[in-house]
This record gives sequence, C-alpha cells and structure tokens, in this order.
Amino acid sequence: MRGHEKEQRAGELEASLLEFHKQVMPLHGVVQAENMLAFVAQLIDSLHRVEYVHAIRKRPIGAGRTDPRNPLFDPIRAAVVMSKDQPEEAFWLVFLATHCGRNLRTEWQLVRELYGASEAAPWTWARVLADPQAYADWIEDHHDEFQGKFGNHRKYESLKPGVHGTSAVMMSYAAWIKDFGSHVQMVAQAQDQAQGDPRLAFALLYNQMRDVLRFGRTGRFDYLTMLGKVGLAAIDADSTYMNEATGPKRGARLLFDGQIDSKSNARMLEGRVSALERHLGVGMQVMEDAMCNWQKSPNRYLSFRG
DNA sequence: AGCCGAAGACTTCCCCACCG
DNA sequence: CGGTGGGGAAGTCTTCGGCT
Repeated sequence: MRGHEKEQRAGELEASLLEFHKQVMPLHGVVQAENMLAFVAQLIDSLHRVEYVHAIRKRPIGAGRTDPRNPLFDPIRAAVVMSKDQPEEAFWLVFLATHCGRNLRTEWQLVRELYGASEAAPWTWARVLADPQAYADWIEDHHDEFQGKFGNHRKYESLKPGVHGTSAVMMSYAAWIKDFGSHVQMVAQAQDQAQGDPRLAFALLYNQMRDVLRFGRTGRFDYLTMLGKVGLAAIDADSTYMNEATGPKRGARLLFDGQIDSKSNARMLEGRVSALERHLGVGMQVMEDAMCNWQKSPNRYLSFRG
C-alpha cells in the first residue's frame, strides 16, 4: 500500500473512532492524541496482517512453496494452492501451521520438519488419518532432531513425548476430525447448524474444537480464522473471546474505560467491542489483534518507516 | 453462594549459546 | 570467563463457567 493510502485509511479510522466516541459511547483510552495515533496504527497493522492472506491468494505461487524439502516451503501458501483440489491436505497444513506457529528466526522450519522434510515421503493427511499412532510414534522418536522452533503464540508447546506433547496433540486432532468423517464434513455440519451464518458457524466450531488437546483460546481462534482467510470455510470470528485471555481484555478496559483496573467484566466489554466493530467494519479478528497489541504500549506510536 | 477445574498473545526460573 | 538474552519447562494467579 502506498504512503498516502495508508494515511487516508488512518484518517478515516480516526474519524470513525471519534464519531463513535461522541455519538455511541465514550472511548476514554484514545482521548489523548498519542493514544489515538497508536491505536489507529495498530488497527492498520492488524488489517494488513488479515489482508496479507487475501493478497497471496491473488498472486501466483511457486511449486517450492508446497514441498517440505524446499526451504521456500510455506504452509499457508501451500494451503491456498491445495484448497481447491486437495482440501483435506490444505486443512491439515493450516492445522500444522497453527500448532507450530511461525517463529521469527526459524520461520516455518518446524512445520516443514513435522510434515516430513527429512523423510522419503511427507506425512500427508491421508497417511496420518490412516494411522495416527504411527505419526505420533515417529514424532516421539525424532523429537530431539527437529531444529525449528515454535512461534510466539505457541511458546508453551513441547515436542517432548508426554501427555501434553505434540505427538499427543496430533492424536487428538486426528480423532476430532475422524469423528466428523473429514475436514470438509466438519465445516459442513457447523454451517448446516448455523444455517449459513458465518459468525454462528465460527462460534459452533470454536466450542467443538475444545476436544483438541492444547488448543485453548489462542489456538482455536488462530486456526479457525485462518480457515476463513485461506478460503476453506465461510466462517468469521463472532467475538474476541476475551473472557479467556488477558491481553484483549486489558486492551478493551484501556480503550473504553481509560484504565486497566476498571470494574467492567468481559461480557460488558465484549458487548462494547461488538458495537465498535460494527461501527468500524474491520472484523473481530482485527479488533482482537489491535487491542491486544495496543495495550502493550498505548501511548507509543512506533512508526515502521523510521 | 461457593467449590472446583481449566486455561492463559502469563510469570518465573534455568539452561545454554554467544559475545566481549 | 562472566554477563546477557532467547527459549523451554514448570509454577502462579486470576477469571470464569459449570456444578451442586
């Protein structure tokens, strides 16, 4: 995006926030000019992260992106490529990418390794589904050989054998999908129940996915929003689910009340976030991401240009 | 009303690679 | 060879929903 477009977008968001502040409900946290500047910058960064997947869907994707033996391997681009002809494999890659996360230093290396970079043939979904125990055993046997690291969101995950380790997570995911029959049927049953409402379908899946080990709020939110962005499921986050997290809740308290130790509870805050999201029209994932990042330094506008 | 379990873009601690 | 910082494992504390 060109500079003046970014500034125009910032101006529009600021105007929309001010209108909401005056006409709907006060936003005590962005009354100060530097706070407003910082929050708008976070909204724009979050919009870019969401739009990034839409951007790569429109561009040609090289063959190396789908090959785990290639350093260019990228599970999200691979999922985009496969979403049409091999949807089951695409879902599996989104799951692997979410479980591992993208590490700042090693990038997608851990996903490559778990997908079978060093093997004669990759651990495809068909292979994992046919014998999840064989995949779990292989992970445990090789757990100390993997060089890739977990991403920031997944920094409490472990490759070591045990009830909380990656091998156990993979077993529980395979069992969860097997229950529906397939990934495609997993999405279809939710959309049937929701009668095609993308936000209701998201809420249903968010609850059903509790069965997947180690997939708490962050894991489920990241996995399901990515399915939507890649185009594998017509679902859309209906809530920030801040009752299960501290970052977005702190951000919402700061934004609406101007202080992190306000008495507003998660339900009240969630209602206000919902109203503000409808006003701005940016989507719940952007609201969640922006509030969470903003509360870390609410009065510091960190320009990436300088 | 109050207990209990679950979960966390937590918090703390320890280890190790890296650096001067 | 001691300081430093990142990463992994384990430990706290708070919140909240479910349950009685």
